[in-house]
Amino acid sequence: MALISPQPIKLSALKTACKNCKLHDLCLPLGLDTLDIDRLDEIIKRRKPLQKGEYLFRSGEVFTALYAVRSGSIKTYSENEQGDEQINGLYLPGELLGLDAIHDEVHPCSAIALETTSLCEIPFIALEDLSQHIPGLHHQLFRIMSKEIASDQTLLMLMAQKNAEERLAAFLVNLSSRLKQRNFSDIEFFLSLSRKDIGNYLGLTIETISRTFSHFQSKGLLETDRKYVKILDLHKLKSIAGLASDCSQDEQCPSKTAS
Amino acid sequence: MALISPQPIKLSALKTACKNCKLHDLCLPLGLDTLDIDRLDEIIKRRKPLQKGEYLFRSGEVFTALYAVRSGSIKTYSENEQGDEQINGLYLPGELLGLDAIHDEVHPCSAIALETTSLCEIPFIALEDLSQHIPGLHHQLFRIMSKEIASDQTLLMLMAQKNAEERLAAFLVNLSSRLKQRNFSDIEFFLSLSRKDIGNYLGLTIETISRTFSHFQSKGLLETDRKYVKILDLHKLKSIAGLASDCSQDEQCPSKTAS
DNA sequence: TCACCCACTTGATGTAAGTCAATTACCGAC
DNA sequence: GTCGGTAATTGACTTACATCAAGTGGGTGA
Repeated sequence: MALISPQPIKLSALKTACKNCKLHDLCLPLGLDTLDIDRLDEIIKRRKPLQKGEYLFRSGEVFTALYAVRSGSIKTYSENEQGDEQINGLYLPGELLGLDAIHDEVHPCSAIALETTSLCEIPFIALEDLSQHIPGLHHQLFRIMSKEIASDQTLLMLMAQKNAEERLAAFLVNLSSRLKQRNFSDIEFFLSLSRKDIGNYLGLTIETISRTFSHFQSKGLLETDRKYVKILDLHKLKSIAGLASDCSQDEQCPSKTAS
Repeated sequence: MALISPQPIKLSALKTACKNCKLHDLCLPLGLDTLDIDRLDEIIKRRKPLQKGEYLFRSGEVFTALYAVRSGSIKTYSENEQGDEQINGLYLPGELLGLDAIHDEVHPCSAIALETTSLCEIPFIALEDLSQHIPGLHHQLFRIMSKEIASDQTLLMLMAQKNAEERLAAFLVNLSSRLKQRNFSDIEFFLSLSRKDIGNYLGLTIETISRTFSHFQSKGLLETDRKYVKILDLHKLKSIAGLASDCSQDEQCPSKTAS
């Protein structure tokens, strides 16, 4: 996501280690002590940032490493035989990509930068080996994978049972809470996905996304200007998304009944 | 799935160890040597079989163990605030349940037996500990989780982009190939899910499932009698599902162009 | 054996979202 | 600045699937 307060990329950032990283407790090092973080740092490679539109990897390539987003954002998508694309992930700073490639050592999807994006590369063999010796790391890896499974299932539920408004609301609410976790504004942000991408991700057409945005705007729930979004009534948006009770996770929840 | 050649449950089965289990190379022990399988066996508990309709765990319960299906089948589903159910998994013999609960130690879904089902219980703390000492087990766990992530993403693609016929065809083809892996017939089987459950799983109504089955039947692709299904033209079903090129995995593929 | 229930089927009708098409608003190239 | 291309909006029309409704048939229990 391009954010309200974007951080200029400094050359020094390329040398930054996990222990100094602000994403510390969202990413792999969560729960590790200083010594173990140092060991993790030793296997992690910092890459030069990807420009918008550059590929991190492509579907079919051999899997060698996981990647953690440091800044910027990445989308992943797969293609079927007919060549239709399906976006299946949007990765923000602190999130890990490539987990779906471990099982057969080939990437089932392609990953592309949505804006200038810097990443950490984590060679998988080394990570696997290291996690054998650091129980906390081992556990954290399981947690991350488990979370990915659970969140895919939430998305599935969305697709199977929700209408266009509910889907878009859920998408925005989810994004909002992830941005908040990263200390960005949860009510004002720039979408890094186009309407077309959002539609694809949610199983809707671009026209439907556009109309739904217009509708939300006319109801006073949010304001948009192209990729800029300002949420005016987050609580109502949550209730449309069917996530009103979800406040517990990340939010002071004024009152579930105050729709 | 209730299968064409069901295996009567013997009391002795309760004592069976991984090393004698026919599901050996679909399940956790894949890639382990005899000694390591013995160690795995020590932590695994065999439970008395669940009867149809009995719960293995319920949404919200504390997570303590993973479960492997030995025979029978299990469905998992979650509920949203409105109380709508969404089925998110169908587990066949050799498959592992509960992976989505690791990250916050609470089951996000409920698991219920679709028929008489026997299971192995694998206490997670012990498994995690053991996998620290057995690299092959460690790796296999990652592979299984990764596979689950990848298959959820395939299902997502299905939901987002496919129509009713394509979804049902994909469901049947997927089931067929999983049954084949387990040495059951891939063209003749009993569904353990009702039409209603299949509809829920695929994001369609029971009426649409029923009509689509009728349509497939009138096209000569399959025959059904309630839960019994006999596939007459698996190749065509695959091409409807948009999976014709998928033959490589599990099938002699006569010719991709022979629609 | 009958009666009831439940799962499923089939048909008629309604509707949310897709498709097609026309316009407008930006953005980058020159 | 102007031009051309792409992204987004908006409206008119179509359609796939949902909903509503009326059967059918197998299985179970008295």
